[in-house]
Amino acid sequence: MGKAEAKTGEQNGKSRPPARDPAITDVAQLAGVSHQTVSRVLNDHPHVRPQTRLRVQAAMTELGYRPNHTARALVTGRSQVIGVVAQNTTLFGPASLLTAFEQSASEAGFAVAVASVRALDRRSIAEAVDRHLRQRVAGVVVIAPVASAGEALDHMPTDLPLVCIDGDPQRTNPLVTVDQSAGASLATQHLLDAGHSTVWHVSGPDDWFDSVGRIAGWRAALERAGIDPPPVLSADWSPAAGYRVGQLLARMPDVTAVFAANDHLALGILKALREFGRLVPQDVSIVGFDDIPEAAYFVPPLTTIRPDFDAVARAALSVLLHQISSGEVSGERETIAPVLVPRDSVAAPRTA
Amino acid sequence: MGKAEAKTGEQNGKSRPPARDPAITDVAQLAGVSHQTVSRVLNDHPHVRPQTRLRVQAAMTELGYRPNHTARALVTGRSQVIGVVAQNTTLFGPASLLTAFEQSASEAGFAVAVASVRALDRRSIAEAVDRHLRQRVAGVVVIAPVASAGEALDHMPTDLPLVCIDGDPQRTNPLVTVDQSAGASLATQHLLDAGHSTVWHVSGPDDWFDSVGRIAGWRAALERAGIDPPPVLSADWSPAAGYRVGQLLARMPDVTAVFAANDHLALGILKALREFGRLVPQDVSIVGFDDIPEAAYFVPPLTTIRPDFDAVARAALSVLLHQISSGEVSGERETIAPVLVPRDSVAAPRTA
DNA sequence: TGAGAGAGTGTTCACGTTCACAACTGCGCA
DNA sequence: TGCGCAGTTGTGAACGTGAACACTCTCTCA
Repeated sequence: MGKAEAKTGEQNGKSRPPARDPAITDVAQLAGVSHQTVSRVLNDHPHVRPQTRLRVQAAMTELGYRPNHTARALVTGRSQVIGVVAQNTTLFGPASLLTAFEQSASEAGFAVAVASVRALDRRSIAEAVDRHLRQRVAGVVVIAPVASAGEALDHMPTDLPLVCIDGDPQRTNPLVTVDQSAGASLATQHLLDAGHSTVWHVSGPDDWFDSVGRIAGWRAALERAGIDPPPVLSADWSPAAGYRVGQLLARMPDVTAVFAANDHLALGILKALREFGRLVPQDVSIVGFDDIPEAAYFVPPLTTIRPDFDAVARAALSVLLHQISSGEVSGERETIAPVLVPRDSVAAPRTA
Repeated sequence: MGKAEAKTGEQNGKSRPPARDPAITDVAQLAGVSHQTVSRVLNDHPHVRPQTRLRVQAAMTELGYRPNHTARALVTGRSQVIGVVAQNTTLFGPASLLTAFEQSASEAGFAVAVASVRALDRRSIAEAVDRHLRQRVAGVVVIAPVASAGEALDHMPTDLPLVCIDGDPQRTNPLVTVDQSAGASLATQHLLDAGHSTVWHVSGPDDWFDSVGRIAGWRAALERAGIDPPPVLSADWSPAAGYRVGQLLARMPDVTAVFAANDHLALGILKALREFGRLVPQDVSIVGFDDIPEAAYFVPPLTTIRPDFDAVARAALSVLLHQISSGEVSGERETIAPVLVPRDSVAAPRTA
C-alpha cells in the first residue's frame, strides 16, 4: 500500500499534489522497465520475458493500476464501446433485447452506451447517433422499428459500423430481426388448424415494421389456405388499445379467432371479451406475440409467439463485430425464427 | 463539401491517406485561427470576438466537425459519461428506472453506459464497476437491491462519485430509494380500512432491501392497528412463485386480505385463488406493488402501489451531479414516496 | 569466426484536446 | 507620450497510451 507513496519523489522535486490514478508510466517505473514493456504486457504481446511480465504484473496490482481506455481510444482511434439507440426500453421486448445485447457485448470485451430517444423521428435518431459519435464509439446499434427512423440512417457516415434491429427490410443496412412474418403465419396457422374458418388480426401501429411484417405473415397464411382476409383492426401496442378494439370484436358473433400483434393487445382484448360474456377459448380463440412473463398467468393462459431476443442480440453483435474488425460495412442480414408457445387460449370453434 | 478536400495538401506533401475525422486543428486552419481559439468557441469561453466565433462555427459545419470527447476526457481526467450497474433490466421496475435515468442524464449532457451483471454478488458488482472505471466514467450508479451488492461498495475508490438506488438503508453511501415501507403501509392500511381484520403478506426474496422494507411497512401498519402480524410467506418476484404461495393461501379460509410484494406475485396469487374458486375481491382482497402496465387489465384490475421511477431517477442523477461538480462524496439520501392506485381487487370482507 | 535471425527491450512520436502562460491590440488616463 | 489594463489571440506543454522503429543480446548455422 504505502510503497507507492514511498516511490514518489525519488526522481526529482516534482511533487504530485492531486493523487492521480496510476498510469502505465508509474507501473513501468516501479517495475524498472519502459512504459512500452508495460503496454506489451497489457496487450498480451509475445516477446516479453515471463520474468519481466511477472514483475510488471506485480507492479500493476501493487499500484492498483487500471488501464485508461480513454487514452487507448484516443491513440487507436476507436474505443471498445458500442452505442445503442433505442426508444422505449420500458417494454418487455426492447428491455430484453438491450439486456441480452449488453451481456453478449461485455463478454466480447465491449462496453455499451445507451441513448434513448423520446420519438423515433429522423432528427431524434440522428441526434442520438451523433452523441455516440462524439464519444467515438466503435459501432452503433439502432433499434429502429419505424420507417422514419430508417431515413435518419441515410445520412450517417458511411464508414460507421452499424446494425439495425427490427429495421426496414427494404433498406440495405445490415439488419437483424425477428422473423415477424413467420411468427404471424405460425400463429394464424395454429388457429386455422384448430378449425377456425378465418382469423382476425389486431395489428400494432401502421408505421412499425413489426406490424407490417406480422400483417403480411397473417395474410399469407390465410391466403395459403384460400381464405380472403378480413379487414385489419389497427391499434397501438397497449392493453388499452386492445381493450378498445376488443369491444368491437366482442360485438361480432362471427369472430371466433383473433391473432393479436402482441401480448399486451391480447390482454386488453381478453378483458373486453370477458366483459361481453364471450368466453376464451370456448367462444373466441386468441394468440398473442412476445411471450411476456405475465402471459402464462393471463385468464386463460395465453397461447403466443416467442421471439428469441437473446439470439437477436447475439446475431446483432456478431454482425457488428464483424464490421468493426473487417473494416467493411456489409449489407449482412439475419432473421431469427420465433416459436409458438401453446397454452390455453386456443380451442376449436363451437360450430366447426 | 469538396472544399475540405481542396484545402488538404496545401501545406506540404504530407498526404493524408486514411480520411481522418476532422479535428480541432483542421477547423482552426480553415478558419484561419489557432486551435486554441477553436477550443474556446467550443467551450463557450468569453473573450472571443463575435466575428471570429462565427468564422470558426462556419468552418466547423463545413467540415462536419464533431468534438472528440475521448480526447477531452483524457486531458481533463473525467469523461461526461455516467456508468450504471444493474442486474435484470428486463423487469418493468429496473427497465423504467434505467430509461428514466438515461433521459435525465442526456438532458444534463451526460451519456450513460450500462453494465449489467448476472448476479448481484460482491465480485460481479466490483467487476462491473471496474469496467466503468477503466472508461473513466464521471460517476457510477449502482442499482443494488441486495445486501451482497452493498458489500462490494466498501472497496470502491473513496473519491468516486457514487449513488445507490434501492440499496442498503443502513449504509452510509448516498442512496435514493422508493419508500418501500411507506408504500407497504399504504397498501396494508387500505386493506384494513376496507374492514379486514388482518392482512397477510407475500414477500419477495429475503435478501432484497425492497422485501425487507415492504415487510417492515406492512408489519408497522398492522401493529399500529393493534394487530398481531401473521407469518410472512416468502417467495421470489415471479408470477410462478406467487402461484405456488397462492395455492397455500387459497386453502386457508380465514385469509381475506393479501398484500403481495409486487404485481407479478399478485398475478400468480390471483390465478391460484381463481382455480380454488375463491373470488377476488369478494372472498379475498389483494393489493400489489409496482403498477406494471398490465395491472389494470388483471382479473380483476389490481389495486396496487405505484412508485415514481422518474422521480427516483431524477433524484439519483441530481445527487450524483452534485458530487461530481462539488468533488465531495456526500452521504446524501433521498426517499420517494409511492402512491396507492385503487382498482377493483379490494372490497370489504363478506363477514365484516 | 561472422552473418543473420529473432527474442526482448527502449526511444520517440502521434492521437485531439485543454491548460498555463505569453503576446499582441486598442483604449483610457496621467 | 507613455503606462496599464482588459479583451483577444497564439504557443507550448501535457494527458496516457500504442505504433514504428531502433537497439542489444543470444543463438544458430555456414
